[in-house]
Amino acid sequence: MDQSALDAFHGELIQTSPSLDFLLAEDSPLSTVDTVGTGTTSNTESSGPDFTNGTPSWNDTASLNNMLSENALESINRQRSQNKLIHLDPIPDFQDRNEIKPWLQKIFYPQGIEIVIERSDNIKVVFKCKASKRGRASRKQAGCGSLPEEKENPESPLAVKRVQQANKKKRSVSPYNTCPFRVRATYSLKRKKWNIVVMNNGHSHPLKFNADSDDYKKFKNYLRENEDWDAVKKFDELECRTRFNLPTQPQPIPCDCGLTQEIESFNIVLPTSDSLANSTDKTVSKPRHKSTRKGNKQMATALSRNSTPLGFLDKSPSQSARSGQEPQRIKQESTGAPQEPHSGMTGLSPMQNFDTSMSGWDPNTLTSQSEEIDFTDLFLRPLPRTKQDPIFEKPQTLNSPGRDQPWNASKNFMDDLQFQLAPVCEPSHTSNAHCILPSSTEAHMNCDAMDAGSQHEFPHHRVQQQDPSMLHSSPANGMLSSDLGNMHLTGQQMQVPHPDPGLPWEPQHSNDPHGYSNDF
Amino acid sequence: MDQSALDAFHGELIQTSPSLDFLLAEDSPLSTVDTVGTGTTSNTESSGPDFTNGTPSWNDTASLNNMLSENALESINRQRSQNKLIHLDPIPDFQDRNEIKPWLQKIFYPQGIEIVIERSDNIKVVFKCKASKRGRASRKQAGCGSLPEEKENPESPLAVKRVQQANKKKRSVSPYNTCPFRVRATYSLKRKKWNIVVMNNGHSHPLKFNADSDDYKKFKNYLRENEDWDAVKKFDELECRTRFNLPTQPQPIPCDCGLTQEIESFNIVLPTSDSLANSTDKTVSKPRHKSTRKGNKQMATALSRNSTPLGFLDKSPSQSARSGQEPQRIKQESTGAPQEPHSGMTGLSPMQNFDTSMSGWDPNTLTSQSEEIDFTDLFLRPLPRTKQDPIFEKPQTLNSPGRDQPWNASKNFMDDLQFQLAPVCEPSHTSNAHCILPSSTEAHMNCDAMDAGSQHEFPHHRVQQQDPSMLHSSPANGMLSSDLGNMHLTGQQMQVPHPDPGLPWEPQHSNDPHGYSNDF
DNA sequence: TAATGGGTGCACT
DNA sequence: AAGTGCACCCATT
Ligand SMILES: [Zn+2]
Ligand SMILES: [Zn+2]
Repeated sequence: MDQSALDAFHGELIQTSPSLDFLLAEDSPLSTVDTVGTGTTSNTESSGPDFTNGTPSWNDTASLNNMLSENALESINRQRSQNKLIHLDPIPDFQDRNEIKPWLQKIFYPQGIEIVIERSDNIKVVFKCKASKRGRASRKQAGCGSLPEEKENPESPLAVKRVQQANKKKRSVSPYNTCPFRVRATYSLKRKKWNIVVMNNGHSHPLKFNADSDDYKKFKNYLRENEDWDAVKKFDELECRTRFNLPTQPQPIPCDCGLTQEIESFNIVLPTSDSLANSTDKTVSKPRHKSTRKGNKQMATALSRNSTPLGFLDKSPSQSARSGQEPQRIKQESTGAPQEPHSGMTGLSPMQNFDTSMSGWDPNTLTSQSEEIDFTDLFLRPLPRTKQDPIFEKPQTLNSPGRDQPWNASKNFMDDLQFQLAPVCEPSHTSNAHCILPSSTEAHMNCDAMDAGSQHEFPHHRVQQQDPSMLHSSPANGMLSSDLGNMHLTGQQMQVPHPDPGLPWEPQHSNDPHGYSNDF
Repeated sequence: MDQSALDAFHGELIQTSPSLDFLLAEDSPLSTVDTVGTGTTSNTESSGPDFTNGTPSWNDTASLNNMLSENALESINRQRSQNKLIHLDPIPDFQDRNEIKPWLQKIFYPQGIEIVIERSDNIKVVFKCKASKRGRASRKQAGCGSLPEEKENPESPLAVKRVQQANKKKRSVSPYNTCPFRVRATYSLKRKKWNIVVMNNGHSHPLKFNADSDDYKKFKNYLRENEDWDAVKKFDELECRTRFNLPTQPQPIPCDCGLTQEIESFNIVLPTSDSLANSTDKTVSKPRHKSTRKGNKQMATALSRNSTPLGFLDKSPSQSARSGQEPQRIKQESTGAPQEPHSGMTGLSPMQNFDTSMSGWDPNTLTSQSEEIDFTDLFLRPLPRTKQDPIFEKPQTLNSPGRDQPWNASKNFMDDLQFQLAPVCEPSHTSNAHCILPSSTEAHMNCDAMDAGSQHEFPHHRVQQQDPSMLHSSPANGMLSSDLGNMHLTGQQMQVPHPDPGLPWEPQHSNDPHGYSNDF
């Protein structure tokens, strides 16, 4: 491929015409789906928010939070470049560092990434992929982290493990945590604000959403505790679809990452035999440095999060640059999502992409699709392939801050559907869901092996606090501002070519520090 | 050298004639004192307890604890074999795992080893050497852990660090924590008792007692909180002597360890250029497996530790085997301890050895001494070279369970001396001591840069609880039972040749589980 | 199971 | 991509 040409082109132009990213990304064929595990997987499932029919009317505090999550995810997906720093600029004005992880989890869980804290202190939190479980005997779904897939390295994790056992020799090292993906949150004392940067947006392992994860359950509980019903519902749906389509199948989306700076779109499986420098063969493009304005738009507004930690008073970012805001529908397009009853999730637009990619897409299928797709067209079309999106559009009663976001169209669908039809199923550790009475508003569409009353009983335990939005209001299309204002890449770092990813990250204080109206 | 011969001899016979250890150990010349840092340092400063004039009369709860510490240390020193498991059998009946670390600290701090928890849970606590601080700019005394001494390895810690700083290149790895030394405490649910095993009794770094360590301060505070005045005083003295003699000089006592199973006596500095397989040159002996009866003597007695966590009711271990109980005075002998006003410390016999080795001994001096010393003779003599030892013998008012332990002779000296003469000096982070009013009975002989009132003011703040032992009672010679009964090596593992140190340690349950009279 | 070993989240330093 | 002390885990036997 004329990668170099594309890369250069991409790197320079993407800022103004981000749609090129999709072209490049889609351009790469997918391959070695099962043999991977070593190559870095870049999940650019994307499908950014649609800008079609959103009307800014979100008023729930959690809504802004969710919107920002959506926007951040969109930014991340757009900037598939690995080894680049993706600065998420419009982010909630976290009052406590403990608020950061849940917010990031909203973004990354749908992508099949389970984040954990690598290090933290009062002014910094570094997240990474959760390590995989070595003894995969327990549950085959290792969630995120670097799975013990075989590596060409003689010391592949499992291999080492096996050898140890066999030889009875001492071997302490365990090369599992090799994924370079990092999310770095730093607190700027000057700006009195947290900044978040995604580093090494590629993974050395397949991505897999694991609803059975303990951490995920905690996360769900956190959402419930904070009455972030929109998010709860979205994840309920995500769980359902995940189980429904591909219960526990590790669908590796290997890509290269790290040093090679290869980029792969979410649906593209790179040949990636090596974790760092092998994906060049079939490869996609390497957007060297995307530039997206990092116009720093703060959530200057009030954080009523006191009662609901995640809540942020709606502040429509009068944000400037949102250079590459085109939604990345690629995945939707390429994945033959088995049967998604509804693709829209309240605040987590990429989820659609995720579960499609995670649950229903076949690498081969994707390959053909990814080969040639008119992304420009996709870019223009709100929700291509998202079947019911427009159909299920509903007026967001609450939490619908967004405006003109096409992908939000289907958001309400699940909300209503779930609350009206969905049984409350608690996923057991097995792939089968057990219908239980959730202590909160957890509603699952489960799914495979679902117990009987699936579609019937839906106890509203603990729904006391539920606001109307739960029933039929998730801020469908209004979640994001018209220009995705609340969040976009600040990409200063991106703009600067970082030959050495290992260079210490210069704390990126947004260029446009503070003070700008939020148009709520 | 006829190492192999010696080793074989030693390994086989040491069980019955532990004195051989000293011979072998002393046999190795010391060398490369400053250039070391890579070789494993085995601190066999030893000087086992003297069995001369001890009369068991300890009654303080903390006394038993201290006695056990003494005994354990003696056992550890005696079993210099690295890669061997030294099972400390008569140990306090810890009611909580948090009691273990302080008890071990009593043993290892005097040896210049600062332990930290590597891993712990309800049934296991694994201790290791505290990692050294890379940026030694802060304080040059890195205490324990692998000091950033230069290693022949191209990636010497400091070197790497420097390079990192200079090149601004990312280097995450830090080969500091390479010391194989471990102390493993496991709780036997069956026996309802904790067991402690010392593993890899050798170090890849010089040993250095650092009174300025934060952890050490915490430890001291812990002692005070528990009113373990004997221990407080002993450590006060240790601090004083350390500062007095060699304030902050890292006196490496390098030895090899780990795979080579080399053994070095405390004063012997091995050429140890390599951390794992180099000490064979001058070498000492490798006591393959010392057998000390592990007759399991429990502190069956009451633990009045409720108020004083460390306190254990006196239980004179009717312990059986104490196969190699000969005190290892080697250090005393070899070290030209500058001026130790008093060598005996209340409950921590090896301290004498330690501080002498740490503060006053010169490698060269030691070399000659270690070369040929009649350890048998030493063994017989209570406190050779410990100047005032016999002089300061005092009838242990409390805490003197031991009997016929020559090294205990001088214990009382410091107690009285300190409480009568010693100023209360709080060591600052610098090597200079600041005279302050301790909140507890902390008494320091400080020392260099000591403030005026040194010998005068001795506020007994918080001495309320002080029992008489504080004033002049530290169980001088009575700390250990006649046969070192309270503690000795259980050495089952030791008996078994462990060619591979990495082999999982067979859980050593003491042969003689419980119940034996304590002769108090 | 108890025992024994190790991985790793994560906040302290 | 701070290193590491520590504990919550898990795996194996
Ligand atoms: Zn990852
Ligand atoms: Zn050590």
